[in-house]
Amino acid sequence: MVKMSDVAEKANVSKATVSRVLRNPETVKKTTRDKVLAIIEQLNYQPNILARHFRRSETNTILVVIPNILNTVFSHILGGIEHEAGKHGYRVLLANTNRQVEKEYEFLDHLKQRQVDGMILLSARMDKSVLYDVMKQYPVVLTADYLEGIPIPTVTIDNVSSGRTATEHLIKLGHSRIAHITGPLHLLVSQDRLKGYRQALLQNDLDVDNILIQEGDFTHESGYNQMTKLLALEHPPTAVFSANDEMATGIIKAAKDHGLSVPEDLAVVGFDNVKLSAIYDPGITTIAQPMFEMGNKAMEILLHQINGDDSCKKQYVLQNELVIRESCGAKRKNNS
Amino acid sequence: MVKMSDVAEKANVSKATVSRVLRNPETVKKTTRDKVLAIIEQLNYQPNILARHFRRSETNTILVVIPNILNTVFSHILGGIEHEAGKHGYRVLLANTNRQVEKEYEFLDHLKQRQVDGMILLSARMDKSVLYDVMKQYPVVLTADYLEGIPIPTVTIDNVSSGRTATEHLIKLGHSRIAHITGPLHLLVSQDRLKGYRQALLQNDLDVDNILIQEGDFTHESGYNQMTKLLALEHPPTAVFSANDEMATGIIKAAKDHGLSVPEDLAVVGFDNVKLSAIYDPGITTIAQPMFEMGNKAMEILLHQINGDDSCKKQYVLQNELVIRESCGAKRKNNS
DNA sequence: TTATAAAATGTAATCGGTTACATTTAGTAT
DNA sequence: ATACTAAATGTAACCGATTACATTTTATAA
Repeated sequence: MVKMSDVAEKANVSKATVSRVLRNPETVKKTTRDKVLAIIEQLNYQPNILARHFRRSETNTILVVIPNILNTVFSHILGGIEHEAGKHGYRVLLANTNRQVEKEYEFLDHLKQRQVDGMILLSARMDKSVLYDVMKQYPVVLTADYLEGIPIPTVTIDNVSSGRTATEHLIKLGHSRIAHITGPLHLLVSQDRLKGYRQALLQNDLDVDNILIQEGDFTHESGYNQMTKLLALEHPPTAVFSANDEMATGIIKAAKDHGLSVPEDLAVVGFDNVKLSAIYDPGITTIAQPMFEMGNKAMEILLHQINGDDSCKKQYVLQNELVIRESCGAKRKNNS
Repeated sequence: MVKMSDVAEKANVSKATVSRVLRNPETVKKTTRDKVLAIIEQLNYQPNILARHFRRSETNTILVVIPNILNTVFSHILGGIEHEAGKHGYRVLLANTNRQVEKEYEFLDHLKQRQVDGMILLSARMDKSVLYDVMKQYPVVLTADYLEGIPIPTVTIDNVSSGRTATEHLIKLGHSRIAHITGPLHLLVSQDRLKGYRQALLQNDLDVDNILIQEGDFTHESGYNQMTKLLALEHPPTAVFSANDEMATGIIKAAKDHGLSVPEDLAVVGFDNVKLSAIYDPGITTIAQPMFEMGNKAMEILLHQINGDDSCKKQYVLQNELVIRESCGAKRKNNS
């Protein structure tokens, strides 16, 4: 393997000059620079990146902690991170936690051992004080998830207002008995969507009937099961706001199996705007999270931190959007 | 940052001994080992992994080249890789090509610069001779995709027989006019599924009508469009074999929009068994690829190669399975 | 107890770029 | 032409763990 000293020797310059040609070309006179570059070309010299990483103690690699790669919301965000990282010559290391907190702690070691230059969390279940200590010392950004009470840089949407928007949309369509199937309620995201749902009802002088609020776990199956429960009620809802799209498909399935049709007998609004919501029949009205942009922004902020600019350590709230499809009935042809 | 020499000094031993305690504990006497471990604990010493990587020129990291993270088939495989890698203390670097060949070439440099110990390709568009040269020198495994004519270690399913199975299933259900919407035909995977479709028809004395074979690109939209074309035929098909599940949803949508119901008027079989096929209404009968296992196996083989065992450099064919749901009509209650 | 082999530990070179600092060369003004 | 500054290049220390080889300690046998 040809090394820097080989190039230096052949070019009649010192290793230092070769190094400069590669890292600070502008500090080397054009003639020598060209000479060195020619030799590099000729010998097909590839710098040993490991040596560089070691010496500079930086890796040009960042770590993304993902609770579940199979969830397309996360893979979209990952796509955004990847895109932005690639533009700046950074690599992305993947860390799948499968929702286990211990894994999160484990991956922290990568940061502490300087194996990566920074970390983007797509889930923060670890102890707040631990996370706080980490973020004081290392570049960290949180996205998709968020935490209260600690000033960690975060990129999200406003889930409360999104939940309100979704619910208000159903109210405007004339519904007054609106159910909500939530995500896992230990997640702030789920709590906030629920909060938005409540606000919308109250602001429109509608009762909040707790029986209409059921906790799901973001899976199709939980949507199906909880909806089945709701349909067995004496006064079943005429509309449902689902905390994500996959559960919405379960809800629709349950309604159909119960002999109801969507949106005629039951209006449904989902959340996330993953491809599934566009593909499903009926198309699912949903709140679009700018997933790719979230990833992009998170990476952008992380890069700033890595480069020593801490002015970006803030909370960023991106815009969400209501995407109207068939499942809510707004597009129904023979409808007022 | 406390380093190995600090530990050595405090423990009254040499750096070498500390190093051995960490890497070859059995070569150190129990008493000294315990003493050193205690100091390590006490000083909270974390070895500098970058120095180790540099010195040993190995990284415990592998690279996964993915054409598209958003495709759940790939993320399932990635999940399998991640799982197996984690078990052996390896990290997974992600490389998203977005189907650009240039990107594949670019990521090869990671291997050549020894930034990773090996590479798993989920797509091989690059020049065969280049790939061949690479695989002779470095640990490489191909999965999800495959190539003819070069002996690169590969993990796949038999797409020809899978295509045949899917088609035969429709034939057994009494269909004789069966269409096939293929994947992009520059992919061997798509060609093979088509081959299987042809074989099934021929072996059952049915004509292969080329008008019933339409090329899609694995998206819902292409399924929809191609099916719409097929339905406009004078003799439209009564069944369709789709080269993946997402296109199957487009096919079903097109049929519905055309006033047909699935499976009564049109039977559909998909491919992949991604969650979508289970969630969709109707549930899609499909060929299950053991995606997670493919990833697992690919990683396993790669690890063997990394450890210098080249006996595993073979082609591995995993079992696929027909998963019967509603879309093919086999489960139809009032059916013969 | 002494000789000898085996086990444990130490010494010091090494991996290959990077960079602070020293030195040389080129450029500019007087 | 001289003095002085800026640009270009060289020298050598350095990052921190690993490991071949040398040396010391311990165990075993005679």
